[in-house]
Amino acid sequence: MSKKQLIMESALELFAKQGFEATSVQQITVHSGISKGAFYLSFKSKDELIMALIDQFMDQFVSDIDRLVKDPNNTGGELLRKFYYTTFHSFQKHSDFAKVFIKEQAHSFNEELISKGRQFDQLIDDIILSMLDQLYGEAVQHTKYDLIYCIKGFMHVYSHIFLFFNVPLDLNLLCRSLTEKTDLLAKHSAIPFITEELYDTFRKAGHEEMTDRQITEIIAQKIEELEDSIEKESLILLKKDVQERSLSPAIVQGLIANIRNSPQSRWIAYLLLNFYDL
Amino acid sequence: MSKKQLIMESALELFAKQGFEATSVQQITVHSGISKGAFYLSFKSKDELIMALIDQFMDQFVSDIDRLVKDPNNTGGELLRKFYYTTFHSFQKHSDFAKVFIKEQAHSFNEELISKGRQFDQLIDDIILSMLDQLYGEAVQHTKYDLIYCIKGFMHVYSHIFLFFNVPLDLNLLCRSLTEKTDLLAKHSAIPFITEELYDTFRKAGHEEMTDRQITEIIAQKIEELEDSIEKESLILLKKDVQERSLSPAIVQGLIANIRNSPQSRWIAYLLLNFYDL
DNA sequence: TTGACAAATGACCACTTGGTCATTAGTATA
DNA sequence: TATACTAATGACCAAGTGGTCATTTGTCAA
Repeated sequence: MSKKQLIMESALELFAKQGFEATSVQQITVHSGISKGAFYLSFKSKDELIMALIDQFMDQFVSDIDRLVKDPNNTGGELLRKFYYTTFHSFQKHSDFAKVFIKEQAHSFNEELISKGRQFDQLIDDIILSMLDQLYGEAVQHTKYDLIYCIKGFMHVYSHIFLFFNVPLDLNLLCRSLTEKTDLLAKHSAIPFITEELYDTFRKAGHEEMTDRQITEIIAQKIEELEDSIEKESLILLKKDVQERSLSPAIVQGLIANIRNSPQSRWIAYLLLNFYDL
Repeated sequence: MSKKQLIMESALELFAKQGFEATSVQQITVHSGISKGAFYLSFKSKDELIMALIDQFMDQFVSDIDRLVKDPNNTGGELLRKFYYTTFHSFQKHSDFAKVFIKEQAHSFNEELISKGRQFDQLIDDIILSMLDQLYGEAVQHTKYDLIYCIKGFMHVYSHIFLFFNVPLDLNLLCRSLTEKTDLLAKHSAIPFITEELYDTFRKAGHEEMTDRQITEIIAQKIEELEDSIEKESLILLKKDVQERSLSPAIVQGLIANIRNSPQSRWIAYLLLNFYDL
């Protein structure tokens, strides 16, 4: 295991237990069995560490969900159940991550972290939305935005149960139960609150465009992580284009499609789509 | 306005913006226009300040809801809608409180705060439960615990909307929308996940009994806040009994009933009922 | 004007924090 | 063995923390 991984796993435990701010770099180094200097060889700052952790979790989670939504074997009825199952299973498997994520998302001390949280949230929204379209189509035209919120509400309160209590739970039953509830709401709820217009307002709120500078930096970091591949090459070209704006829209769109296929950089694709206004 | 109130209001703003840990006593004193020494004349510590804030919010909120549930004018159909309305209205009115509460509840740095959060949560549960009983009775016998979680899920996601976006919202429409959803679930949902047994397990989890010492202290503090009244007298008697255990169960129960009537110390009643195992 | 008392101040304390960097240990090549 | 290199160390730093307390200020009655 690389030193970086060692530190991340070690810190994750502490963050999940005590929270980010309450955990000192000192504690992390002791718990990892390394020196303070060694820590700063792997991470430029404490902030960079938590960003790396959150990134890893988001990538992992999106990758899990992505596989599911793309799988053509998921016939209508089962899709919703599997969505819940994947969600909770992922939360359970990476419960330390999930705890840190939940705890630190509320605490908006870091501008970059808020933005990341918001983007993650919007990604989830999109996945749910496409699922609802697939399942109910026109029928939920006016209630779909409320359904998103209801589903996220279910996810929130029920995750708490197995994140913060140590009880063995019947995950299958939970998912069947939530599927039934969601289905009920989708089929019979008739008084929407969140209109498309309102929803758009939320989305735009605090959507201060990223600067070329910021997005270039993020891409550069991802490039370093990747080994040679179509994906990496696409990112390199895109990074250049963000600064120079010389490629045709078709090419840009194609390049983004290339990286969008890989779950581990799907949210960079997201940033880029936003950046190019596609 | 008392100096204590001044500090509390001033600190509340800062906590809502930056969070508790990220706000220094220095900042609070500057923002209040007082000296550091003056701060410590009003509060023994920074922790005591936030506890006072959370207390104030909880009392306020419980008092709002309490008035509603006790009001006999609320015929069946309207009760649910008014419950949502009161909740959101209260959150909106005290949005700074609500923000601090949401932010700091997740951050379990302070043992006393976690416990307070849990008790608040259980109080809400009880209110919802009695409402469900009143509205649907036997019909929700097996699904009522799930309904609690669904309602809390709704409360959670929809509060976020007006806590963290500055958009004018039609609160009435929101409440009608949620009432419809809740009613749908109550009447048609048939696959429960949270059984009574499971629910009890959650409740007991981390319910480390309070010591006489702790509960006496809390009562003593409340006594100081109150002016002379039946309520205050009852508390004084109860405080003595917590230590000496000399009163008969009937008297104790009666005294608790006395304070339970006043919303502003309802949650002390809660502690006592737990303490005496009633 | 004096004296007594409470209210308020802010310099000060011990301590912890995130972060740095001169120094050392370890290792591979020549 | 000598050289060159990176990996790792931990003493150290400035900044900031929550909290204290000798001192000053303000406000009364006598």
